[in-house]
This record gives sequence, C-alpha cells and structure tokens, in this order.
Amino acid sequence: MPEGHSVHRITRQFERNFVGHVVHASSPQGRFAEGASDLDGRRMTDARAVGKQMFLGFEGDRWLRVHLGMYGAWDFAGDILMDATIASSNGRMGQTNQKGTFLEGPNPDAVVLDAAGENSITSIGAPRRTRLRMSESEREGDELETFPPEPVGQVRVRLLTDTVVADLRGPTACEVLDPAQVEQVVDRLGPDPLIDDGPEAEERFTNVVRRKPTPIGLLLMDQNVVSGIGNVYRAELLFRAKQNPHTPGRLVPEEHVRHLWHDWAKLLRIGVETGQMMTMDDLDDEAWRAAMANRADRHWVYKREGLPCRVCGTNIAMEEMAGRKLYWCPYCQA
DNA sequence: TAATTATGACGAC
DNA sequence: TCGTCCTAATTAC
Repeated sequence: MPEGHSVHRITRQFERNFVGHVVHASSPQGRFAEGASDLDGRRMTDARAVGKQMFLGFEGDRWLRVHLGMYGAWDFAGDILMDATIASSNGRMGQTNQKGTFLEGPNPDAVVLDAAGENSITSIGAPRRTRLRMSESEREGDELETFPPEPVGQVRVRLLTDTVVADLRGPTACEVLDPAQVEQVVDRLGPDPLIDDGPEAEERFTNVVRRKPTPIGLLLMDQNVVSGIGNVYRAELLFRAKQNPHTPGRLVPEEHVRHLWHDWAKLLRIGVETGQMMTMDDLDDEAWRAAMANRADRHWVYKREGLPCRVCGTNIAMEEMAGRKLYWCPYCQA
C-alpha cells in the first residue's frame, strides 16, 4: 500500500546504492526467472519514480518496471548507504527540528532529484551493515551475520551488488520494458508534483478534474488524473480541503481543486522527507513529536471511523467507495 | 490453524 | 460492480 512518497524514497535508495554498479539479478522464487536472466550482469544506470511506479534503468536499454500494489515491499540488506531521514524514522532522531528542515528547506526538489547528495538534507553517513524493509513504512531489522543473506519468503527479484542486496516481494507489477514501453506507461499517468512542478501540471490537473462528473474522492485515486495519491492521502487531502468526497469533479470550486494540487505537493514532500505519512502539519513541537511517535496521532480522518473529529467532534464516517474504504467528517466536509 | 486485513490496479461482464 | 492477482503480519478461534 505504498503511496507515492514511499516509491520516491525507495528510488532514492536505489540511486544511492545501486546506480553505477553492476548488478547480479536473480529470481529466488522463480516467477521472474526470464526477466532476471535478461538483466543479470548489467550495470544499473538510472532509478526513477513516477507516482507509484518505479523504473530501474540498465545498460542495453532495459528498464525494470515495478509497482508494489497493495503490499509489495523492497528489503535492502548489506552495507547500506542510508538517507539521514531513514535513521530518524527509526527513533534515532537527533536534536534537529525535522519539521523546520523540510517545511522551510531551500529547495525540496533537490532532495529528490539530487542523487549525488550534495544537499545537506540528504547528507550521507557511513554505510551501515543492516537490513531495511521499505514498503508503506520503513523498518530497520537485525544486524547481518553473513552477506548476502539467504532469501526469505517469496522473493520475486533479487538485485545484488558487491555490498548491497535488494529483494522484491509481493509486487503487482514487475517486468522488463524497452524505452518506448516505459514512455507509454509514463504518458498515461497524471502529473506527479515532484516531477511536474511547473504551473502546467496544476493547470492539467485542474482542467481534467473540472470536466469530470466523477466524484472528487474517486478522481484523486485515479492515477491517470494525478499520480501517487492512495487511500490515506485521498482521505486526508479532502479533509484538509474541507471538501465533500462525493462532489462531482466539475462542481468542486476551482480554488479547492487548485488547493488540492498544492496540498498534495506539500504532503508528498513531507512524506518523502520524513518517510511518514504525516498529514497534520501546523502542529506545535510537542504535538509534532507525538504524531511522529504514534500512528494514531498522525491523521485527521483515516482509520478514525466512529471517533470524534479532531476539529468539530462529529463522529468520523466510513463508507465503501469503489471497493475502497473512504473516511470523512460529515460536518467539516458537508 | 484459519481467517482477516492492507496505504492497488486491472480485466471481464 | 465484481472477481482476481500479489504476500505477510496480525487477529481470531
């Protein structure tokens, strides 16, 4: 269930640890044997994220497309070069005010795009010999006894360098594409605020939404309309906009639509920086720490069915919308 | 030990 | 709108 922020973080991890290295590819599970042997022995040249899709480029115009779907995950192990914020999300946070760091950072985009890690925010420390699971959340595991570790469970793909290994399990998509096929996939996707950061993207999003009869709650989840939003961000963005999820896109006030775009860009950056789906910003330091420490304190409405709205006290509602659970406040989002 | 759950997406009616 | 695919952790019995 990783939403866009996780995929961007995982991509960073590949940039730091795999790009430029020759990769030994295999499929311990066997279900990706052909693709793995095609990639085996090639140097990784690129790692890119668009919405929930990740593309790993290899010499010889090969691209590995991975979509994690509902429960896919990457497990990294070995001497991993860590992002500063990965250590933070595991309770090793220093005295730095993380809130100020990403909300007021000089150029948030550089954080994502700068693989060289010149930006202070992405300062790279010494590699740590450990395990790291990256999915919708991140968890550091036990120390490593031997390298590489035996694959555990259903590992679709194993990518191995001299020092680091990445195991993919449970993806909904995992295939080798040529450049034209990659372009096809990307062309079908709606804008991703971390890639399409100009005014054109906002226009594109606004125009599409304001033409559709589809409920805005559905449009936000439609990857052809906007990339990277999943069930959590959908619920939280709509609450923050005080917007009823059932309103047809074309009836949503234009300023709300534009607000949704900018707010998504903001929450996505926070997510990429912290590794947490923090959807309640504007908290004082103490509340912020509580939210970082406790999942239950992180959201306005998601998974809060029956609990009082944090703003008005009305019980948060839950209903199925197109087979997914939708959470909202009937009063604030009337 | 079995059932349930999950932060997706697609294709068949 | 429904069924289906992908997997592991958690909860129920």
